[in-house]
Amino acid sequence: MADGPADASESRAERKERTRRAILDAALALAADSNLAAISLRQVAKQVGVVPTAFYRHFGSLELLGLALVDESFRSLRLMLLDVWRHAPEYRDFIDGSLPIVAQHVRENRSHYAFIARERTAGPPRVREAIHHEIALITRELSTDIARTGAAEQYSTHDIGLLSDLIVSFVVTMAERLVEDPDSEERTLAEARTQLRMLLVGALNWRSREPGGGA
Amino acid sequence: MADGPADASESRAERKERTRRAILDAALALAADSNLAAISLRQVAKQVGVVPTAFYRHFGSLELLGLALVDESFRSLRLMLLDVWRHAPEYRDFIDGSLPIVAQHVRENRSHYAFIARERTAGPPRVREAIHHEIALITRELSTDIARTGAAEQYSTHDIGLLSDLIVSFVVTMAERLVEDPDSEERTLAEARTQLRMLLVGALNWRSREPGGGA
DNA sequence: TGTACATCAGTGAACGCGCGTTCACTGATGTAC
DNA sequence: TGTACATCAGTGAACGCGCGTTCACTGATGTAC
Repeated sequence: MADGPADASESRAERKERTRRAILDAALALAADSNLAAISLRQVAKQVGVVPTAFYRHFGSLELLGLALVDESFRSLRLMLLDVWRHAPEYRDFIDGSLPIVAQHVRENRSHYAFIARERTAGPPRVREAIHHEIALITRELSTDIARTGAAEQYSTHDIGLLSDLIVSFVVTMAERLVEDPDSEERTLAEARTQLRMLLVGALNWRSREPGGGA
Repeated sequence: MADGPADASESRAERKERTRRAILDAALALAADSNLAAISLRQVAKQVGVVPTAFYRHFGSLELLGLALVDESFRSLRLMLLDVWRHAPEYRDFIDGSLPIVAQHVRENRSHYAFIARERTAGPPRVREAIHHEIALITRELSTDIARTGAAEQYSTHDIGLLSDLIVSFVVTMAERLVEDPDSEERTLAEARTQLRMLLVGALNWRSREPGGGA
């Protein structure tokens, strides 16, 4: 930052990290009113309290800054979900476990999720790709754990993949709603729980009721 | 337009409408590379072949132009869906009917749907609201028709609403995928059909299998 | 511990450019008589 | 049908402003000896 409190106990590297953090937060705050493609490097620098050219000491472009934000956003979420799934013996526990965890993560990282929700469809191509990649990773991990619990024994690997995708897409939609209207969190979460049960109860009966299978 | 072919058979009103159309198309094309908030009135005017100030003869701002595009995008889709639903006697016909119709509409109006997919989460607040309103209308109409066919007799009105929302959210996700990757339309559609059946077979068994109901 | 040098986060001036919006205007089209 | 006037889509100059990026720089922090 321009100078900040001239704390002698802070190393050069620590000061640099503090400025980097401030740039990420400023970009998050500015993009909240529109989106990454619509904000300027100068706006970010001004908000941080630094001269525009200082930006380049930290990121080569706004797009690279966006990729850093995607990385931040998903890192802890994936760890939290993996932890729940590993210790959930039945599919039912996925419901009662995963939804509140996503809701909590959204609550604690609102601006990151608002960023993801926007840039997922409207961001620069590489940022969109990074987000889709992260979501695909989560979907694959869910597939693994559905297979592990044996909740869908009658499903082929392909169909387990489709089921995971259905669930993850649904949770993405829920997360977008939590971001859009934080005040309705309780109701959104309750409705999502009901909907996810509708979905799962049905899905688990699917193969047996339609013996011919697939399409 | 600047002048266009000086066709004497075209009235002043017709010429104006032609320019208006060209402005809408130019905005659609320019926003495709980023989004509405990131394009400029001057870019649009340049693409149309008109002086920047001429823009104001047609729209008060880019945001109002965005609202016009939302309106255009949903008008024919809703009519098509209503037509299918009115003539589909069973829930199963909703599947085989609605998905291809949405897919066809996306195919024929790709740039409009790309616009909607982007602006739904990243657009100016009023544009976002307009899109959510249109989607909510479709959800309500689906609820009415699910109730009409009696496919979910055991459901309360509230639960029919949740089911409709689940289905519409799913179709929105599918539409976004069709926009994102038009070349995979056939596969996306086939997978979506399977997923929607997983979802519906489950949902229709839900109440009977969980007599306690809701959450 | 003290000195001499290297590193590098942040500075500040400068550039050419595209931005939205204002304003008075032009001249073809439309209309009233 | 002809004339005189009204309408209005599009023009073009002008404004002050914020943009990304370049460049040579400063001076505090870090390091080698």
